[in-house]
Amino acid sequence: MSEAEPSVPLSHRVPDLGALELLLAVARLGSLGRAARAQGISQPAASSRIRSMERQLGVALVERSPRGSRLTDAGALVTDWARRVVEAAEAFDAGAQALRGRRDSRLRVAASMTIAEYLLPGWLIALRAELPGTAVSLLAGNSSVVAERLLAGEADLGFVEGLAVPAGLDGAVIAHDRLVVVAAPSHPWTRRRGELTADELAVTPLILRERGSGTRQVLDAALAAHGGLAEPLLELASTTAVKAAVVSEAAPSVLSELAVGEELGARRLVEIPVRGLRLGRELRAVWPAGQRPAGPARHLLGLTRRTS
Amino acid sequence: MSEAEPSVPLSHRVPDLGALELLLAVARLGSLGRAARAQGISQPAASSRIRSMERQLGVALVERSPRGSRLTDAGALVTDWARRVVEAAEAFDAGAQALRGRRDSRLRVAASMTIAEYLLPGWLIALRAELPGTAVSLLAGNSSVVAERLLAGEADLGFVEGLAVPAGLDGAVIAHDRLVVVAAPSHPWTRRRGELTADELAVTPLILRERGSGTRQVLDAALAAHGGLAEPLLELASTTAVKAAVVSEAAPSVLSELAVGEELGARRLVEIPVRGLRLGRELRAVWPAGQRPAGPARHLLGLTRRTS
DNA sequence: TGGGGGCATAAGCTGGGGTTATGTGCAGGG
DNA sequence: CCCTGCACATAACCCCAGCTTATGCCCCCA
Repeated sequence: MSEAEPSVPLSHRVPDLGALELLLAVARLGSLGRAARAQGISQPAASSRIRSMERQLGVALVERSPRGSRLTDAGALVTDWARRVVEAAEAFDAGAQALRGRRDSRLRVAASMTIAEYLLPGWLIALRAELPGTAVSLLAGNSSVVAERLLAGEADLGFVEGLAVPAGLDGAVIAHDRLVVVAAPSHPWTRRRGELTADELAVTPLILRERGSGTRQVLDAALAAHGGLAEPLLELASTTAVKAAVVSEAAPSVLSELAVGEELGARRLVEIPVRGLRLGRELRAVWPAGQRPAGPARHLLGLTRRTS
Repeated sequence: MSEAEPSVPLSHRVPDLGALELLLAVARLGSLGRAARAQGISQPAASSRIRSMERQLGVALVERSPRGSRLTDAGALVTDWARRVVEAAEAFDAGAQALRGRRDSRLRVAASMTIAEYLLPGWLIALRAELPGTAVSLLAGNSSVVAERLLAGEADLGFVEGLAVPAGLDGAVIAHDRLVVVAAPSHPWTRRRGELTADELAVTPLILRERGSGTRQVLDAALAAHGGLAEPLLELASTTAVKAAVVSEAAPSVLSELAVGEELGARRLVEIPVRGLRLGRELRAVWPAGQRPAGPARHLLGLTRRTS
């Protein structure tokens, strides 16, 4: 009988980031020694680290030879999975670095939560590739906070997801988002025949983010013509909490496509099509009226346009 | 001046998986002590770990009070980024666990590389949720290897991405994939006016996987009517190597949509539309003719159907 | 045949992360 | 009003994972 689930927590079953990075270096460079140098450690350290990773996983990852090392088939697969972990870690790092908000930042960004959470790390990684060494600071908050910071000269570039450009700011649409009605796969709505109507949606108690969130605003506006939103079944403070509640509470919600993309892909949540409701919204970059972004801000703005 | 790039490697700037898991537990449970218990460590250990993570990141993550702990705004953002890292680690774990291939596995899966790499980990995570404790083993190989294992009774369920169901097997289409022509954003094709024609594609030297890969087969077949594939500019052994080469070598490639989805999203690669070429392909589950999958295999098959 | 690249083994050090024991602050009930 | 419970912090100690340097073996090639 094989040992059961998180009796041993995940972190003991997965090699740490250093080991995964090392594995990627071995895959890329074709030798333990070169990979070791690339990671700034000694060759024996790399050798032992890879070996203990193989022991931990119970799989041979690299084929050692006196002329270098190549990945085994299993090793290639493991390396690909490892790459995703490392990429997620890179996004984490890019975000965290910006959040630290050093005073000497050359680019100060203010962004709404959804954008900061889902899009900004990718932009920051791209920016780092193009303008290495540019210190970026990030402040996350709702549209009014973003506007306030920009107008106070405390931020160079903002990103908002509301319906309109806040007063005093200029802006450009950089991407489109869409709110989607989602429910757990077990919910009756997933087995409906026709599409849901806006009226039905309006009278159904939903699980929602609290009033004031960008998502909530758009939804309120869209349903205004249909008698307005019913009293929510549950109001939660974070998108994540809402997602969790949708799965367990057996009630639907309306969330940004950005936020539920993954869940829809894995069918942990199901999208419920709705007829006759415009739930699209623009994501905008904004800056103080008249002051076109320049320098790193302009660069970042360019990146965001390319990253739909 | 802030310290530069990977002078310090990623793994030293990102908290380790254990710390990230702990942070998620704090977010979920609202108290360091409860999170500690959930992770199977002592309360002081959790306290110190969170504290050192805050020191490392230079950001306050949790607001401590005598009645519990809540995330700060920055902490909520960091936690969301952390969640992705942990999810990637979960996929890694699910895959690696299966790769270990214990003899006592109750479900033995054989899958083509692309499917094993991109889809299987997600399925395994879902399966683990529904049938906890089911030991799964995975063997990755091309279609003929998959067929061979199934026919030899050494695998219970297979997944292939070729054009046809191998002889002696029954199968069901579980998802659709599409090959896409991709190029670096700097490539002239990204600035074409009309769509690319199949003939143009056929005469262009591409960067490709080696002959025999599922991708290559489909491409060969699709271009057969257009004079066949030109001699490749470069033949590489892994999808990852191909992607890297496309970016740097300034030549296009043709790859599975599954493989380049992320790169397209971040515009590291750009899709080049092609006219008059059918590059779709079916992903199929397969099993020995006449022996419908039962038990865990049937369960997994059900999951794959839901996970398009 | 000697040298160099590549991996493994050995011996020894260090520190991060763990534990137990204990202290402090706040809230709510008897 | 005080006591008890819960939550977090501090202190002292321990251990092992992972690093380093030194060295050996193997193979290829000039």
